[in-house]
Amino acid sequence: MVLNKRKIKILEAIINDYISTAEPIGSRTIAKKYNMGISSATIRNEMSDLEEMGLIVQPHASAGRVPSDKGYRMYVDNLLPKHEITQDEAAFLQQMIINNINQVDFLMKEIARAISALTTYTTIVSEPKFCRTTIKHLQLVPVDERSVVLVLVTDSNVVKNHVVPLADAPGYAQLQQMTAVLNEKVKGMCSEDISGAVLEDIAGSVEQGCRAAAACVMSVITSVIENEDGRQVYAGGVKNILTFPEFSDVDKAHRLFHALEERDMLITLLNSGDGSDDIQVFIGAENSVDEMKNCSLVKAGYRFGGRNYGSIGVIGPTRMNYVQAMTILSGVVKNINKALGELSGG
Amino acid sequence: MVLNKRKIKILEAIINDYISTAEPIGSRTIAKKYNMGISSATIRNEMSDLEEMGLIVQPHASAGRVPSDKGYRMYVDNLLPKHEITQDEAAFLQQMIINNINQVDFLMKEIARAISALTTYTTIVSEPKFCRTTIKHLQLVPVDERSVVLVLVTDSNVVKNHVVPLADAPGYAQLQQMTAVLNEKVKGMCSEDISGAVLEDIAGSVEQGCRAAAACVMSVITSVIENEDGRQVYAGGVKNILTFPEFSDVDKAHRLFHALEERDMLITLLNSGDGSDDIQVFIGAENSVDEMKNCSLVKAGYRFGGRNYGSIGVIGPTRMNYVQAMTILSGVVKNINKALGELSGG
DNA sequence: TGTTAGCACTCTAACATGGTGAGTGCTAAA
DNA sequence: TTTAGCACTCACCATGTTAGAGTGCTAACA
Repeated sequence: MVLNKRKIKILEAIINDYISTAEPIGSRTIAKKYNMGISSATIRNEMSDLEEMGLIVQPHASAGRVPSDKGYRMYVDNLLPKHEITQDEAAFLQQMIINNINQVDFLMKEIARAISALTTYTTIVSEPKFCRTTIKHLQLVPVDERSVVLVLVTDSNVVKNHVVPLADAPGYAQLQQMTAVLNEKVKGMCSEDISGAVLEDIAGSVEQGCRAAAACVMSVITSVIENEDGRQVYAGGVKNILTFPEFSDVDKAHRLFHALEERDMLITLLNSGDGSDDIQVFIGAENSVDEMKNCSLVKAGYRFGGRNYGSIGVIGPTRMNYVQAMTILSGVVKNINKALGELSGG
Repeated sequence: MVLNKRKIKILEAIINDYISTAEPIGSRTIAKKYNMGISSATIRNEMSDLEEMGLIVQPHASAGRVPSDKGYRMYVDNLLPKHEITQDEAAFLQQMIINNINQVDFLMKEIARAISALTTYTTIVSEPKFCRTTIKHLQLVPVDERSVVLVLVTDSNVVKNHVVPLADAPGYAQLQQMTAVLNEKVKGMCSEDISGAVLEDIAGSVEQGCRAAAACVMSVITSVIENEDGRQVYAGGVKNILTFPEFSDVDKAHRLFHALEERDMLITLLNSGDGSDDIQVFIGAENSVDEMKNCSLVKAGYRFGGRNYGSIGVIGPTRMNYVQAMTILSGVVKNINKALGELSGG
């Protein structure tokens, strides 16, 4: 069976209507609302074909039709109207990014919040990966005799605090010296660069009395930049879920809330797809995560120095407004890439 | 009318039953379940009295009785069984506090999470007040030419990062010198101590070329420690709300969620009462905040150096398990006060 | 005087019933 | 190929009915 122009028009009508009303839509309603010059009976025949093709489904015998995952897939792949982000939105996003490009970890939280506010969906973001970044500066700040705050600033302007308990109790002058040595030895390095030789070099360069302390600090540094455990993942606008009739059952909402608090789940979602900065869409059951099978994910990676660095995803019900989500997300990613590009270029 | 022993026993039965079942309870059920040697008819008479006294109410004519705010108030003030925190819980909380006493800001988040997990309610906490704390150490860490991270460590071990945009572009050596000057001049000071004279003193002590930068940093420092805007308030276990039948209506849940994201609302709640480290309970309509009139708040302040420093509150439906919430909260506050006491003493 | 059994009454929740409207599929005619 | 017409299905709503839980009142009892 071939998907001719008329079938497409009807499919679009069904999807657009369902996106805004969340109610199944019938042939008569289409005939009245979108006057496309054919009767409801003809539409009925076409709809029967669309159902046979798996693009729409009927919740029950005498109800209207609802788009299926496959229908949304067709819509997203082929029927998406091009839509530009509004001037206001663009200006707002750009300003936010420029204002906060010197604190990228904070910026990512703001972005999650802003996208959620603009779309009324939930937004998840991951901080830039540590394993591909280099250390721009580090500093030890005393807290008490036996612990310091390690402050790390990366080339992508992510600032990280870690309180490090020390094996011995170096004085302030010794901390200063350690900071100087560590800065000199580790600056500009990324995780792969920090080898056993580097560690020995550092041990040899700090004062005798605080080698144990330096070892403590170095072990935290390596653990932070080697594995991604230190990388934060944020979810913004989680409560928006409660506004969708899909989640009027508190139990369903609770399950999704629970899932959105699981870091591993968010990481899985943000790692799905090819990680490019193209917009990718995962519809309903296409998502690897169980709790998400009634939701869709619109995601894109952002880049720094030519490599994928982190991801942003918008989560909504499968009947979400894909055009809006994709438009805003693409605007955000474009701006971030530009701002981060200037950072690595300059 | 006098609240004799038998009335009290019946009131307790009603409250305890309602706390665990959330269903109105009738005279026959009480007679059967709690065999107190009197018939349902007698209980009926007593319940009629209790209603007249305003301690219980009937949702509708042929339903059982439900405790009123006044009933809970009576229960909380006079009838509360003494209950000790379990050994396991005590050990767990104590360990968590000891482990994180060198990063009190992080600790407060952990506490919110832990209390929510133990009680299944929502927990809100406020970080220690800045205006009563002194600066133990500060450090400037370069981010790019025109911005630095200001790291503040207070005597109560709260670590704060603030990115400060600078009016000029000091070099690394100049930043070091500024850090040294600022540390020397501001260490041990609290907000009231930082006067115009101190600021002038600092301006005179830093190198000519970075006076503007120093002014930028000082303005951030004073704004952070003077007003409480810098103080964080966290809510943990917000999603627990969805487990209570009181919030099976998504709309109600959504409104409360919304309120719990409003910083001002949380501050208002945490500032209610006398701010002592005694446990205080606000039941239903006793709360100043509208969205909380179906909820109760169990709160206590924690102390440092003999002064009130911040607060912790547990939020649940009015039929919450007050004994459990009060027991756990009092255990937490006791431990925090002890740990912070050692901090200020040592 | 306090307690209890008994009874009439009230109200909700649950279930059954029937009508309405939205929707479908099928068929025959244009 | 399109359309009008028709029979049919099903959710939804209003209505009616019943069962059950609960109450208040009264009269009898200890």
